Amino acid sequence: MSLTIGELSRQTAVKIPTIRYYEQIGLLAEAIRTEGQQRRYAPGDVRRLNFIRHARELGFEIEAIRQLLSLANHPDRSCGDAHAITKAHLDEVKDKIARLMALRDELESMVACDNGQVAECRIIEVLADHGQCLHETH
Amino acid sequence: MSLTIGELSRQTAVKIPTIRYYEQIGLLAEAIRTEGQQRRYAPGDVRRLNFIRHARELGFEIEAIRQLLSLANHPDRSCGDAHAITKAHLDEVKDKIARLMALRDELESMVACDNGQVAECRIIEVLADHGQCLHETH
DNA sequence: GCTACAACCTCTAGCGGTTAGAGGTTCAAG
DNA sequence: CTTGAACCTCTAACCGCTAGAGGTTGTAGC
Repeated sequence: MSLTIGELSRQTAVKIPTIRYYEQIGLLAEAIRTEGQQRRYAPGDVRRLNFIRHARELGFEIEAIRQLLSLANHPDRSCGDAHAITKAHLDEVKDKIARLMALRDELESMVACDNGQVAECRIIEVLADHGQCLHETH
Repeated sequence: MSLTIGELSRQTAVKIPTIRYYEQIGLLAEAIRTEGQQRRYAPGDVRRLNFIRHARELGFEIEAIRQLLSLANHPDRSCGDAHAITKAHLDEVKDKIARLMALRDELESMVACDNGQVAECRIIEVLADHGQCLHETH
C-alpha cells in the first residue's frame, strides 16, 4: 500500500532528489518515515506530485503551485478568494499562450528557409536584425 | 566610436552584469580595455549582442545561440544546422501551447464559479477532480 | 537468522542564467 | 585638479533542480 521514494519517482516521473527538494521547501508534506528513517508514501502523494509536475511543465512557478494546491484543500476559504486566485492564474496562462503563439509564428517563418547558404538564410537574418520580427516581443 | 559597457547596455537592453557574464562564458569575445582596465566596445559588438538578446527572448539556450553565432559568422556554410536548431525549438513551443490551452480551458471552467456557497464552488470541485487528496502541507 | 546488495539516507556543491552588493578605481566634465 | 558617475573585481544570492560522496536500511534468498 505504501510506496518508497523510488516507486513514487517512477510513477510520477519526478526524480528522487526533486521529491526530497519539494519536501524541503514545503511543497510536499513531510513523508512518513520507517524506523530506519526511509520515506514512505501513500497513493494520494502520487496524485499530488503528478499535479505539481504537470503545473511545472506548464511553466508555473513554485509559489503559484503552492497557491493552486492550497486552493484545493481549503474548502473553508471563501469562494471569492478562490475565484480571484484562479482568475489570476488564468490571465497568466492566457498571456503566456498569446506570447508563445507570436513566437511560434516567428519561428515558423524562420523555418521557411529552404536550406540554401547561410548568406541567404532567413533564420540568421531575423536573429541579426530583430526589426524583421513578425511581432514585437514585449 | 568606441562604446563603454554602459552605452552598450543601453543600446542593446542587456544589463551590464549580463554583458560581463556573456564575456566570461565566451559568448562575447573579450572586450578591448583602456589603460585603466575599462571595457570598450565597437559597433560590431552591438550587433552581436543584439543577436544574442533576440535569440534569448525567443527562448534559445546559450549553447544553441553559440551554434547560431558560429553559423552567422560563416556565410558560406549551409544553413541546415540553423534550420534544425530552430525547428527543434519550434516543436517545443507548439507542444507548450497545446498544453497551456488545455490548462486554460480547465481554469476557465473553474472560474465559472459564481460566488455561491463554498459547498457548491466549482473551483474546489474541479481541483479536487484533477488532483484528489491534495493534502495541505503544514 | 544471516548475508548480500539495491535502494535508501544526509550533506554539500554544482548547474544555467542571471542579478545584487561591497568596496575600490577610472574617466571626463567643469 | 577636483568631483562624482560610471566603471572595475569579487563574492554570493536567486530559482529549480541535479549529481556525487560516503554511510545506512530493507528485503530476498539461503
